[in-house]
Amino acid sequence: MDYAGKIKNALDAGDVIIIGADCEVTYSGRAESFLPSGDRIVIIKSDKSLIVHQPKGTAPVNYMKQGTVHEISENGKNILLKARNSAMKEFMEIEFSKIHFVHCQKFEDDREIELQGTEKHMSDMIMKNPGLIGNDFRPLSREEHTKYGFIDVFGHDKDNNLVVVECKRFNGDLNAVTQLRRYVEKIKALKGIKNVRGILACPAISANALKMLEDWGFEYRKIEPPKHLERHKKNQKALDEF
Amino acid sequence: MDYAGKIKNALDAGDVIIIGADCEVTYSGRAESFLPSGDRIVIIKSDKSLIVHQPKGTAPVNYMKQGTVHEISENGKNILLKARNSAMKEFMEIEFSKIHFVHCQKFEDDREIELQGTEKHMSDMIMKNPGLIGNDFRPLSREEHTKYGFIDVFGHDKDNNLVVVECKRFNGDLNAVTQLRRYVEKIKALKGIKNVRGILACPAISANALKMLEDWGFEYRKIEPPKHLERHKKNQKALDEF
DNA sequence: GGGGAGAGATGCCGC
DNA sequence: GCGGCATTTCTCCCC
Repeated sequence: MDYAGKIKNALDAGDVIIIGADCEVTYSGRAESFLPSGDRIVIIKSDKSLIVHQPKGTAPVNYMKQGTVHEISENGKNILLKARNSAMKEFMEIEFSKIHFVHCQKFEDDREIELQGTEKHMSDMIMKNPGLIGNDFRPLSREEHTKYGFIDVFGHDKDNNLVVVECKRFNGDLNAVTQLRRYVEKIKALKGIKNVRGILACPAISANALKMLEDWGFEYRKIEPPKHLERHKKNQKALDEF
Repeated sequence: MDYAGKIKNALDAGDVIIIGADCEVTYSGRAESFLPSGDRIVIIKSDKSLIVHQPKGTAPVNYMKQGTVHEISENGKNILLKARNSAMKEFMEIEFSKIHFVHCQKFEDDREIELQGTEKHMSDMIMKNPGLIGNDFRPLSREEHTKYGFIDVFGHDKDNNLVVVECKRFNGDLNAVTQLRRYVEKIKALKGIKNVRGILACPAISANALKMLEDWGFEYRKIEPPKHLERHKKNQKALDEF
């Protein structure tokens, strides 16, 4: 079968291309890599991104980003795929020694995933229920991407201390504490004041992180991110009953 | 065609399963999500990990980790896949309204990718060429995962200052600076001394990060990670000549 | 299994 | 394009 021609046509048509094959992969760009011969799945999507999957693991072993230019040629009896992404200065070469199958198809999919339980949902919840942080906590604003930095929730307490809240949807770690510390220091410097409280809001915290948090005079609030997709309660119920 | 039976057999055999189908996906675990109906690629690998890909982008839209248990059933004329990962407390349900194709196959692949140009390669290079940090820099040891913490390169200068080097294979950012700062403070506390220098080694650094670095009295060294796979120079040359 | 950190991280948003 | 940051990050390594 003329796999090379089939792949070329699909590339021109903007189809999704799924290849099962024994192949080796060479990559050069942000780093360099070589993957010796073995059976893999190679997918070229309609946005010209490319992923190579081994038979184990959720992450692709090699990949090229959207907007890559693909060129099919033949090297003796092997098919050669050269992929180039000028913007990223990245190059890839896949040499197929045995193709098991090639499937090409137009894919109709204009829907986006609906996700619940992110850090943003957490800060939304805190804005609506400031008591989660403290009885006297008064949120002022959700300062995302402003001149004060990327602070999740920003407010003050009854003693007129400024309060910086950093949310983490999972376990708080050393990184989260240093991040909070950076924000508090930035606010202190910008405002020229010293009474700024720092609060880390997350469902759990590591012992080391808690120690560093307390050493720096910051506070921990045990808060869970909201995770229920209200629009799909029926489905959720079904999943819970597994 | 009996797609349900085909998938069940492949699951038992440990084959890789590739499905092209119109489907909707419900997920509940670390977060919750719902993906309305559309054409996707669903892959179940031999380690029972699962990925769902839309026709665009390199990252999967939904996934389950290795060791997931899969159960195929039929819901009227639709095929239902229930996936459960007890260890991760994660659940997924995929309802296939139209299956375009199912491909099952045993994959032979025992090779691992060879990668060059990582942060570890950078610190190796600095250990061999300490002059990259300074004429008087003397590396003592590569202290990874020891009592001193996760420090890339550790040494001293002719004035007997301890020197902590943090390597980044790409642009240095605020996070890299705060990380270096944490290490320097840890060494100071552990040793009870004050003369500890901090050096950030990376190919480039953001303006904000450089300012923070200098505010804290640390230093920047412009160093590129080594990126040549010596064993595959021939291939690399071919890629360069694209 | 948890903690800590790198990754060709990816993806998103804002400037 | 770069910068800063969340991510169902993933993966590795050590304790």
